[in-house]
Parts: sequence; C-alpha cells; structure tokens
Amino acid sequence: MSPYHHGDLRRAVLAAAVTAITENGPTAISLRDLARRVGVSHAGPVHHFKDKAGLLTALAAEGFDLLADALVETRDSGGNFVEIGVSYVRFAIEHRAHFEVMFRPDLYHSDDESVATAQQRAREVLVSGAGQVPGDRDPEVAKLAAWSLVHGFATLWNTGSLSDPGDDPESTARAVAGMLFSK
Amino acid sequence: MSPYHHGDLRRAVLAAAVTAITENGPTAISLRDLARRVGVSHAGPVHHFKDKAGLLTALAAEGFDLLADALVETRDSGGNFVEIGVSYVRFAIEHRAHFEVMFRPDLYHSDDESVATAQQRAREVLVSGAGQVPGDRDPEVAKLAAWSLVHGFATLWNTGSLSDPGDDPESTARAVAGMLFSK
DNA sequence: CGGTGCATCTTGTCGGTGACAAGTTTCGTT
DNA sequence: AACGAAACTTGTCACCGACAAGATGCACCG
Repeated sequence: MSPYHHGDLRRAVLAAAVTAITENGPTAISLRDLARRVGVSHAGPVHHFKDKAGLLTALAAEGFDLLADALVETRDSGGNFVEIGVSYVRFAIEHRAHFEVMFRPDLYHSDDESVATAQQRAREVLVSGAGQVPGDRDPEVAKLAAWSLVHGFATLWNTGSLSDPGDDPESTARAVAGMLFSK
Repeated sequence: MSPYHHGDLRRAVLAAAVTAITENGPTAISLRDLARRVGVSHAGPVHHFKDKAGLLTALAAEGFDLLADALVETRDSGGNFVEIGVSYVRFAIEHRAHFEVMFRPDLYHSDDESVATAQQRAREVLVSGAGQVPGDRDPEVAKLAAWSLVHGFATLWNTGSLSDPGDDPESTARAVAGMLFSK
C-alpha cells in the first residue's frame, strides 16, 4: 500500500507544520504529531530536519523567501513605499504560521546559512524601497520607522491585541502606514 | 533547615521564571526547572498557578500592570506623545521576559480576569495620550500608528532582527517615533 | 492552651515528547 | 545482479506537564 519511501516527506512535514502552527501556534507543535499527520513513524521527520529546531529553521527560511518574493512582486508592479508596507502586513496575515516562526529566533537555528541568506534578501528588498521615501528625512530612520510600523501592526493584529480590529486589516494597514508620510 | 512552607513561593517562582525566560525565551521554561531553581519539589509551583499556562497568565498580568505603571509615570511627569512611546520601548527592553509573554496569548489564559483588566488599563493609558496627537489627523488612526510603530520597533529590537541595531535603543526609538509627527 | 481545619508542599505515577541508536527496506549506480 | 547510500522504522531514555494522594505546618477557634 503505502510505500516505504514516502516520496516527498520533507515537503509533507513542512506543510503539516504550517497547518498545525496555524491551528495551535508554533510552540504547540510536536514532531511526533506531525509524523502522525503525515502517516509516518515517529522518527521519520528527524531524518530530514535533524531536530525540531531544524524543522523550524526550514520553515523560517521558506518564510523569508516567500516574504521577499511578495515584496518584490509589489515593488515591481509599481507599488510605492506604503504599498510595500501593506504587502508586508498582508504576508504576515496570509502566512501567519511562517511569520510567527520567522520572528522567534529562539525557536530555530538563526545562524543557519539558508535562513540567514533568505533573511538578508528580504531585508534588501525592504531597503530598496527607501529611495522612494517622501520628504527630506533621513532615509535610514524613515525606513526603520516604516518597517517598525508595519511589523508592529501585523504583530498586534496576529496576536489579537487590538481592541477593535475591524474586518479589513489591509485597508487599516494602509491608513496607518499612510500616517508616516502625510503632513 | 529549609521550612516546609517556603514563605513566598509564588513570588519566588515568578522571579525565577523571569530569569529563566530572559535566559532562554518563554517557550524553553519548565515548571520542574523553576521548582528546582527555587528549591521545592517538582509539583510545588502547581499549587499556586494551577498549570504552566497559569504561571504565564500571572506573568502576563504582572507585565501589563508594570507597563501601565511605566506609561502613567511618563505621562504624569510631562512626557508628550513621543515620550510615552519611548517609555513603551524602554519597558519592552527592560522587562523583556514579561513583554515576550504578554504578546503570546497562545501561551496563557488570555481570557483570565486579572490579565484582562491589567491589559485594559494599559490600553487606556495608551489611549490617554491621544489628546496630544499633533496635527489635524484622525486621532484613532494616529494612535494605532504610534502603538504599532513602537511595538514593532521593540519587537524587532528584542528579536535581534535589526541588521545594525546600534547601542542605544531609546534614542533610536525616539528618532523613529518622531518620524510620525514631523513634516 | 489544645485541637482541628485548611493551605502548602511532597511523593508517586501516567502519557506524551525530543533525541538518539540501531535495524530494515528501498533506491541509485555500476 | 550487487552493493552502498538514503529513507524510514523500531526501540529506548530522560524529561516534562498533569493529576492523585499523602505529609506537614499554620491559623483560628474553643
């Protein structure tokens, strides 16, 4: 019936991890539960990820890559500085599982090469929008402010910390981000 | 020698938890390790906190109270809107353990009464600065933007996500927060 | 001043988990 | 066809959270 070799266990486990994290948060997952979901023995995933932190390392790297892709897409389709920020928020909400892992470096091997390069790429895309900073401000500071703002909004949204969230995070994010560059 | 009754086990465990979380992050702690640190049996802490989430609930409640205190102090000593934000960042860094727990509602009983009221108080203090919002903007949006900005900066700082952090988070936070209300 | 009730803490236990070691099956290569 | 490596399984160990039951000491009431 089911082959001894799964075929693409690595991908299957990662997908199961995304589902499980979306359901219960990144700390609640267990390798053994993921193995069960995928239909493999309890030590199956270990072979591909070394340990639990290794699995989350792979997820974080994948996340930074997806984020960089999303930001590039927004930038290259003519999105201005604010829209890149909105894209950041959209990613955080749509890929909540990835996002939550990415910014919990205590959960994974943050010095791993794959995650470091992916993270660097995402950072560079974010930086690339700095040339579009309106006004006569210090672009370094403005960039950091914008990143902080969208990151904070996304985090507050995802943690359910907002008292009156509304139902459209994107437009709220757009309004909030616009605050940085108006009057 | 050591008395059967610890005296103030609850406080001792909370303090040990703060130390442990500061060292290894909030997910790495174990009730049994805290019990060991404090010098009681492995089930000692259970009596005071019911379960692990109960311990983190107490920590979160304590954290929201400390945050509200800090913000009130800044506000009442004449701090303007920006300085309240800087105070928020300062709290997040000085009380990193508390802060990290507070915004991980999946780790504790977020509907607990004690934590809910403390959280509400902190929120109200934050709102109270809204009257000072400069310019002619929508104060609701401006408030949310400010909160997002300082929260995001604090989170990025604490997670080590900034590529070139510098050595003075407070002044950086001040510069970044000022970005919202200049030109 | 003596006893009793109760909060506090201990001991013991259970299922679940991560990590590791060793074995088994399949694949790829020659 | 055979052999070595890769993929997965089985087994085990220490640790953890939760729970149950027992031991201890404090406070209060008589």
